[in-house]
Amino acid sequence: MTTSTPRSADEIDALFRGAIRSGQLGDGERLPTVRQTARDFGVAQATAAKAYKSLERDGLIVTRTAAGTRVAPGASRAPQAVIERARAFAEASEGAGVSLEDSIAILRAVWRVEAVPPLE
Amino acid sequence: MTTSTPRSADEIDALFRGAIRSGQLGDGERLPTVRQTARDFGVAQATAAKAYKSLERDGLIVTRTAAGTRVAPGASRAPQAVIERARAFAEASEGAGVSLEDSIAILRAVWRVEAVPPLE
DNA sequence: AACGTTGTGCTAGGTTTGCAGTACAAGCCC
DNA sequence: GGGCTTGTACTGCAAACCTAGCACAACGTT
Repeated sequence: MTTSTPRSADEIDALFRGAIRSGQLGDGERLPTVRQTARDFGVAQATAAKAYKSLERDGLIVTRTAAGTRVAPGASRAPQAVIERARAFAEASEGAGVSLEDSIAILRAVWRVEAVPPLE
Repeated sequence: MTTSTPRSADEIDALFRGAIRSGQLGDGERLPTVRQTARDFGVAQATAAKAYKSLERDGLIVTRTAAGTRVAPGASRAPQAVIERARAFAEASEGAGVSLEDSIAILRAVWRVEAVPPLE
């Protein structure tokens, strides 16, 4: 029980971002309204709106004023290979009893190593 | 450039947690002093101390007052299989131009799916 | 035993972030 | 065209978090 419900704008952003880039939310699919999302997660409208704003800035969603918010057409879903590796990683972690938060920390550490010299 | 320098206690916590669980910081190895860490990352001592406290609560490190802080003996490093899957995931993501933050969001999404029914 | 190192604790202050409630503007839909 | 849906904006307020600086306690080192 590591990922309860999101409480901040960043967490809501991450939630939808993950759903979109993992393909759980397909091209053109509609997201809940800002008000609905706010209600669902028990946060203020402004907080949900902020998350949507951020997603739109990154081109992941398209908002039209009275028509709601939809996943932006095209460049949303990550390549299949990436999804599969993510799934394999998740399964290995869960099988070994490694928490989600720890898995993320491990991913960050591994990422860093491949990108730049170890640590200064 | 997604993982600049940590600015909050949580981020510092995650940084060391990742280093330890990924094996970059081995058993018994010494961490920088609280003051040093604070200086390195440009945060207040209290912030660095808070991160250390959290790591100690989770049994990842052991602090002795004048002897510094060291990685707790034993149960620190995640199983090799987990590390390898993490590395594979990171490589796939970087190769596909998927950012670290997005990769984390994908991992979260995938994790959720395997644990509980899709979405309510 | 004396000194220096190191983790901890505290206070006061500032910044960020979210909440609540309301009002508004845009435009879909009948 | 008219009503209703939906995203946006703004105000005042509160809570959480970090900063800065200092003081202290514990303990290794010489």
